[in-house]
Amino acid sequence: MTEPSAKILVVDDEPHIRDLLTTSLRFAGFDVRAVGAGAAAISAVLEDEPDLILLDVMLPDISGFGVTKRLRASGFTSPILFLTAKDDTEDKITGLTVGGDDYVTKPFSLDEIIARIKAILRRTMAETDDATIHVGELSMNQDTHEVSVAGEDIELSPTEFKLLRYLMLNANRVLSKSQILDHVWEYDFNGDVGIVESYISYLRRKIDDRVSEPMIVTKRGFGYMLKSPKA
Amino acid sequence: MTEPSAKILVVDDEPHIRDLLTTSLRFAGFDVRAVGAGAAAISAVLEDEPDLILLDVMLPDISGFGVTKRLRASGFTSPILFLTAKDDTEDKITGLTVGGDDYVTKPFSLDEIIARIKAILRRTMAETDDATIHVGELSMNQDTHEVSVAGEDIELSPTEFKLLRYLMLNANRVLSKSQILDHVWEYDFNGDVGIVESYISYLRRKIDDRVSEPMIVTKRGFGYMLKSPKA
DNA sequence: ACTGGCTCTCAGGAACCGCTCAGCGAATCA
DNA sequence: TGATTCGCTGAGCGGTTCCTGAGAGCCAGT
Repeated sequence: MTEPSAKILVVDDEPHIRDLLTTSLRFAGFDVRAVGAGAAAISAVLEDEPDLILLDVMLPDISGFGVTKRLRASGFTSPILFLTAKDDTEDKITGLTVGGDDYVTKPFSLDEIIARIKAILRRTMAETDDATIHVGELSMNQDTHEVSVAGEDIELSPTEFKLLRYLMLNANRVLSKSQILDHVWEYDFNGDVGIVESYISYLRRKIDDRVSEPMIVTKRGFGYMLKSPKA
Repeated sequence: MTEPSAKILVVDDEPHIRDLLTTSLRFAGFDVRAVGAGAAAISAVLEDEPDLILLDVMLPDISGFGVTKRLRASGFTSPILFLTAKDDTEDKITGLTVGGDDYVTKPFSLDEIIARIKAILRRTMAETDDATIHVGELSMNQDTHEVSVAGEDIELSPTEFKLLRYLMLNANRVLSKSQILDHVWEYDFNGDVGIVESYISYLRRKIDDRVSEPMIVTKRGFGYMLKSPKA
């Protein structure tokens, strides 16, 4: 795990989103503090000096830009991960991602947020820790997005990639379909869990066909599990 | 990295630009101090003895030229990188670049500033560190701006050069289009990310056609990556 | 003024992807 | 064993993303 106890400040005015983020990040092992407005964010930063800020640009009082300016002006250097609406014109976003910063568009998937946070922290806090995850004969490099099975590279679509990453990070643990849906798909997706079945099917075609014993196993009535042979 | 902890003094009166520069340079590994006026710059230099000054010529109190004169008169010899408006007359600018000095016109691209700073420091602080970057069969000399693919020299336009440099410095890492836009294009560019696609297309024509396996790969839904064969 | 190179925009088309659905098969239960 | 539920996967539609050629506007050099 990358910096298991990095301090993160979550800034979003929608209580629902804020809770979603707070809970997920705490579960992922981060030390999380959350506030709902720009002014509160500024004082929280000065008090707490977080390692990263997850900052919504649409805030009721001061905008995310304003918050950033003030913080940077007062010498705060930790990276910021911005949350922006998808229909915000690109040019508003341009100029934001200075240094280690990055942004994610709403609606996002929780897994995506966590992956991005880890990617930033990996670079910021000069961690030797590699960007590659291994599970059995599977390996996935999160920087290059290269995935290989038994030494052979395979091509994955974006959704396939995100799903597999979630499975790998939770290998040897049964995950329900709705759990998968909640983590991998955007939080406002309101379709059927059947789509998880479809994507599991796609992954099986690309992975299990190249390996002696199937790695993706179905736990009927519960969900799926990515099994690393003989842990 | 060139001189990971060279001391740089940023002098600009616009807080936004100052923050942009400070953050980017800190992230690039420099030891940065920033001030907003000419008088403050002079006292900061006397206190701190920076290895390089990034100096806006348009300042509210003393002009960049005035600052330079006084500093040089008092025996300060570190190089100065001037920031000038594009419409400043040529003769003003030509007088600037004496000694190790150089200038960049506003609006600039962040990547460009960092490259220039590194180029100056490379000369000033007798660095053994070479100005040539290699990625697979690609090589780029940052001093001469010569680029070759598989031993054959190729001609690149300024923008193509900057884009390729950014890709090479971040080889084997997926870069999103907006990330590329933020680093390679000028900070006030507010066009579409489509232009990145266009320039990627130009580079492909010049690079991938001369090499056995394509080096610029599209990661659909994420961005682009320059891949060095057999990492 | 003319020319050529460069940046940037735009639009057509192609490839790809996400998602749904339906039919079939497998597991489960009475 | 038969009925029912659950899971798998092929087919396909509609939308998105990406690529590239064409060209307008701009600037520099001649």
